[in-house]
Amino acid sequence: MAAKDSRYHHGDLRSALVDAAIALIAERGVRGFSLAEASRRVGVTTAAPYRHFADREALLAAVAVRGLQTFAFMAAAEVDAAATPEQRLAGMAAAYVRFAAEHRPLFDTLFTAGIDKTRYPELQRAWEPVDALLGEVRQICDGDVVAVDALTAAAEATAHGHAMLLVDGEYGHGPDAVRAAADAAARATLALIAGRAALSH
Amino acid sequence: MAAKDSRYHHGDLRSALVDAAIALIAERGVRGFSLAEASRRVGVTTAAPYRHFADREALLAAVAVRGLQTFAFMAAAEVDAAATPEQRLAGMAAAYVRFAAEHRPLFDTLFTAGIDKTRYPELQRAWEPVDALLGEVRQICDGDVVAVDALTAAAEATAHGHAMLLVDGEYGHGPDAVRAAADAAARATLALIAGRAALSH
DNA sequence: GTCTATATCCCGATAGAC
DNA sequence: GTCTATCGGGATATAGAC
Repeated sequence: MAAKDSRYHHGDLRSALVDAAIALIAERGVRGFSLAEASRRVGVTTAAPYRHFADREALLAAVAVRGLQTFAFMAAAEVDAAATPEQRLAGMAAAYVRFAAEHRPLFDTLFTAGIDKTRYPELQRAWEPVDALLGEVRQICDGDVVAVDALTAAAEATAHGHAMLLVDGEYGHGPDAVRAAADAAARATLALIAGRAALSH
Repeated sequence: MAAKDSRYHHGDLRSALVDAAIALIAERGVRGFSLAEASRRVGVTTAAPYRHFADREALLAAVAVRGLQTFAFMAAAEVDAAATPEQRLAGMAAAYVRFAAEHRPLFDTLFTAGIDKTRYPELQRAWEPVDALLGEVRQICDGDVVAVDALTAAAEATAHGHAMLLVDGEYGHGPDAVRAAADAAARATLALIAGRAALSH
């Protein structure tokens, strides 16, 4: 095992740049991110990234892909641990909120970086595992196709909204706030399921 | 009545800059906005804005205030037109979605511009009319204080989430998509109310 | 695959005149 | 309250050497 170093050594500039971008976004926000600064942190010149990314937005898209992978991993853990379809969907909502809190630069990049998704097929593909997990919803509304779409959208919307309220500070700060927001999102999801008759027709 | 002109004439540079900022954000997004370009569009030098705004962020904060005023107006119309507390809350959700669609630069500024709210008391005050309208929730959960907070948060989250899905393109584009998303938000709100027993404890 | 060097452009912000 | 002038800074992106 070679010794690790804060600088990159060779052969993986691409992922070193992604790491640096995430750290930079964590410190200065999406707007404070630049290819130039990320290059400096990794220890290469500002020209080097262009061998790996077409432009600044392409690096942000790579960060977004990592974000989706991270969320899919967290959500899958919740889904595996739950006993019923209802609890699995509620668990995904809770995971979504925790993801936003624990990986805020990724969350911000996904939703406030203004990436033009149509330019990045890999980014669209990165949603697939998430969509697969959302397939849970089918088992709740068995048969009713309209209901599936309505519940899926409502659950997504509710999870995202709670995440936003959390990072906005509406639940306060610290681990307790994260737990409270995650619980609230899970319960809201269960409330949607309980009241789902109002969603269709 | 003096003739109108696309340039500002004197005495209202502040609001002329706010208008220009909104147009600019509509065209280039929040990241593409700059004080310099807004100044050019209004026909003044780049030094002029500093008589009216401390810095770039202060102008964005003024845009955000206008956004909240606009939303409060739209929501109040829905609340006035509805017959029951449940319908009023659902109407606010629908208004929220329409606000996002019809005033996207304002919506973006409010939620993706990264304004540090603590710096702008006027921005905090601009939430008060919105919060007042949300007081509707109290009439739905009469007495139960915990339920009030839970339902308020869930309703806010759900409305915001649907607005996000809409501007994200998940409902498609055009007036039909806006209607579909607004209806979905209203129905999800009614579903939350129907299933609200799951929100507390 | 990375560096050197550079072209090109834009921005925020301030000092001081009018 | 606005303008002139300017400082100081930083960005993206490319060409060509190694």
